[in-house]
Amino acid sequence: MQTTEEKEFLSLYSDSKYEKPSVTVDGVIFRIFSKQSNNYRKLPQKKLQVFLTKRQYLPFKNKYSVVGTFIDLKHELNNTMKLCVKNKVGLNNYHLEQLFTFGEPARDPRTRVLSVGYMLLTNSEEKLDNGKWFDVDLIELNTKTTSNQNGYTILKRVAINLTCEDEKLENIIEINNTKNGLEETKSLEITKNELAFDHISIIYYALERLKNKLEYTDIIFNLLPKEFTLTELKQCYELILREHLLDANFRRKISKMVSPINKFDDAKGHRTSQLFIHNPNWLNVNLD
Amino acid sequence: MQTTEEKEFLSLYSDSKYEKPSVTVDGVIFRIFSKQSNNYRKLPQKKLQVFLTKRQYLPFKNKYSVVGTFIDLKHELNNTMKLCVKNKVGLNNYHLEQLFTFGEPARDPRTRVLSVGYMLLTNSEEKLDNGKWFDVDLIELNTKTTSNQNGYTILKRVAINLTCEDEKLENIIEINNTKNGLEETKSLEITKNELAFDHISIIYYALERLKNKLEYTDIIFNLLPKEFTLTELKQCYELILREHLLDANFRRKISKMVSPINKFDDAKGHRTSQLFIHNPNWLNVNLD
DNA sequence: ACAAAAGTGTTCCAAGTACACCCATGT
DNA sequence: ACATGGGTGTACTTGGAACACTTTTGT
Repeated sequence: MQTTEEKEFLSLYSDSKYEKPSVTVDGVIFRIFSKQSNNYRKLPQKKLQVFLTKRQYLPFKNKYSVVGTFIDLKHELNNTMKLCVKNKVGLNNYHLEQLFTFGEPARDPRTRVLSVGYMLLTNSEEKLDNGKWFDVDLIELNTKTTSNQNGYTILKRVAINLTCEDEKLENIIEINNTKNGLEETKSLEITKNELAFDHISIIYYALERLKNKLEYTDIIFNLLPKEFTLTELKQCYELILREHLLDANFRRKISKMVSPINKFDDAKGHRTSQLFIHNPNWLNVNLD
Repeated sequence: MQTTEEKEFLSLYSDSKYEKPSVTVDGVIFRIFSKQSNNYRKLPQKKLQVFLTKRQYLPFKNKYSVVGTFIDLKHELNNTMKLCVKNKVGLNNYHLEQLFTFGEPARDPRTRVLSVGYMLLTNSEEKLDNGKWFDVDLIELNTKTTSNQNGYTILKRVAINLTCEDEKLENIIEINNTKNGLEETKSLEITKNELAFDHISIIYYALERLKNKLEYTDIIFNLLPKEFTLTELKQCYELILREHLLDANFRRKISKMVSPINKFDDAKGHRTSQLFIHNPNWLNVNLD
């Protein structure tokens, strides 16, 4: 397909004249974890968790960060992310998707580093290496909306608290969403940061994406075991949407996405519940 | 905020040991253009157009590409994109958003080049430099769906024809969407390419994003003049969604997004129509 | 008169919302 | 018995889909 002119050009091509940025891939790994209750009647409480690793080197030595690596020149971006989580933390089964590319010049104190952000969802219970799972608690501190006839400004302050057995990391970000006529700008500022770099922003971005995708995809099943009860499924929705759902309505809404199996959990102190599996064809049920 | 240890580290830090990729920003610029009809009764026909520039140098010399540039180390990514369109083509008013980062190792024959893809929407009528507007015609050639109890495979072949007065560029891509249990893969292959690099993929990605965003944002008004008729607005929706809409339903649906003004167009051969403007506060009408 | 577009009204159906209510289980 | 969760039914509301119909304009 290449002309001789092109072949010649490429053989002589040198790209050393351009100053190049460094590029990392950074993956926000989520799971949903069940915490046993001490009340025999009550169901275990579920928590959304994120996997963080402690940095061993400068900069941000001893701070926690999401899992990432500098990219090499051989591998495709997705594959670099996959290799990274395999080698660094030993995770193998997950859903992967690219989120956004972060390019603030000052986001890394060393030099210009772009970060291609990823979100990973797993239901795996395997022990992972080189890091810890942190409970994710997102709290909307306050929201200020002002509007005129040209548009509006929404200023949100959000706390993202990350907690494990012995550590609690508190982060606060401010999201400024301004609309002036057609110009729409969304900016994000970190006002309290107990993570490395701007990783709390990447986590926030991942939380928003996850929440939005619940509505129109079946992405949530990546966070659940193969077999689950409808109450478990509902709890997962509630965790991510951060709102309470009504049982009857919820069952109707997700009924096409799941199929009952002939198994029941061994509940204690209350009626047993039927187990369900995800039906991957639900989007196609309308087609013939 | 930095410790002395960190300061020392940074002063000694050298990043030369890593092989770095090149990075470009590439912007798909869309507008909607009205083509006058020769029938005095008929409204002008609207076309979605994309702005392409002809490459002057190898590789892909004399091929058309979207507007882009290698990034420098100083500017934020969005700003690099903005500077690029300002300097290269002279465009100043538009909506900008990041789409996706393309990282196929073979996408550039010179060396490893990542591309951060952007979509730009404009309603500007100004003459732009160094390129031409091409009509965008996306035609779904065929779709093959196979499914089993584990999931499905959707194979779509899509032609994207780009046409201006004296040139017609035909491109064909194949989108393979496979779902196997929870694993979902979406891959895109170019089977006929009359553009530079993988830019037809970036354009396809932009078309999809634009279509999806119509549903839940007011992004479309970036493609329209300040004052417009509801029929014009409907035509723009139909162009991007590639489907016919019913008039009465459409008017009800978008009624909250627009406000009538006390002006009427000077229609010929048919009833005059009222002009409307975009109401940027429609998302907030529910709040108090 | 008539072709093209502007604009309104109505019926039907699907899906979301908010409740009320009954069932099953282990201590 | 009772607390906890599992599960169903129903009445109301909202919004989309399909269609019929009227109005206005320049030639």
